[in-house]
Amino acid sequence: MPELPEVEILVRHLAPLVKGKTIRDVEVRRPRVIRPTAERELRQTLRGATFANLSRRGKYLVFTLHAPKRTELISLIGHLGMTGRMFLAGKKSPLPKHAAIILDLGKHLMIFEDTRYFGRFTLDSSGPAALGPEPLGKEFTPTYLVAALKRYTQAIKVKLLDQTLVAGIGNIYASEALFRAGISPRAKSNQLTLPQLTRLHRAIREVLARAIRQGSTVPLDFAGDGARDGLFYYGSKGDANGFYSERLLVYDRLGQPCPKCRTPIRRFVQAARSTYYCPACQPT
DNA sequence: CACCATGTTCCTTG
DNA sequence: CCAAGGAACATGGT
Repeated sequence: MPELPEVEILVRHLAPLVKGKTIRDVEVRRPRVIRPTAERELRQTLRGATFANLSRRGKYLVFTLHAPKRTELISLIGHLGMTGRMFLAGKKSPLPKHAAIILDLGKHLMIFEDTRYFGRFTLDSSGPAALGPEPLGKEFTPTYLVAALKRYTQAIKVKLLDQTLVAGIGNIYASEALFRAGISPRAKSNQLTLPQLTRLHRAIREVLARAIRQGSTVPLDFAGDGARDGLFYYGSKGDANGFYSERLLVYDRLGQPCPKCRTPIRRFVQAARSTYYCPACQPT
């Protein structure tokens, strides 16, 4: 469930549920997701620690905790990969098949499940440290975009997925932002004009902010039985009613009419990822 | 069986 | 140094 808006919604829901809670025990079912932290170290560090805060940086979740006998706060870094979820569950509810990490919080369990195990749950904070500016933050300006893209001939769609350029844009919102800005995904980064980059800057912020706003209206139930964080992310079950995909204008809409001009939406592959666009509204 | 999938990272080739 | 393409990771859906 992974781009910036989905992570932001998860953080908002999870933060009040974990703050002040103390980790009694840690079960590592999939050691690969904690890499490069060792299992022993994770358990020793987290046992007895209390959640102080939870925030987001790009697509990463950043938990901070107080540990007994330590002055500095500990940072615990989460990343959902392609299929990760985090939620609280009662101790009696059955564990999901792909539970990777289970934290015993006393009354509840906090579960990190991840079908494909591409996600992370680690003490290593080098991931978020390497990120570019937050797209919804003050540092992300049209001027920044101009300077950051100047040196690259790479296609803009590919460059938007570069987390060191801007943090948090993924494959879905990259296509959506370019459509809204009326820019071809094939356009070379260093050939975009100032008006184009101004539009792209605004489109990125709008697309992400709208998604967060709309995601905020979805009721999530983290602690109920059989609870999931469902309903919001692309392809989730609650999406049967089209809640999520309805507001995506081009992504996964191959052959469907463009919402602006009715030209059929096209798909092609860039950097091994699908790109969707309207050939009329986003001319090369 | 085939192809696709919200992400990241590594490797090769130019 | 950079760009582009591919594969890998691992599992499931259609």
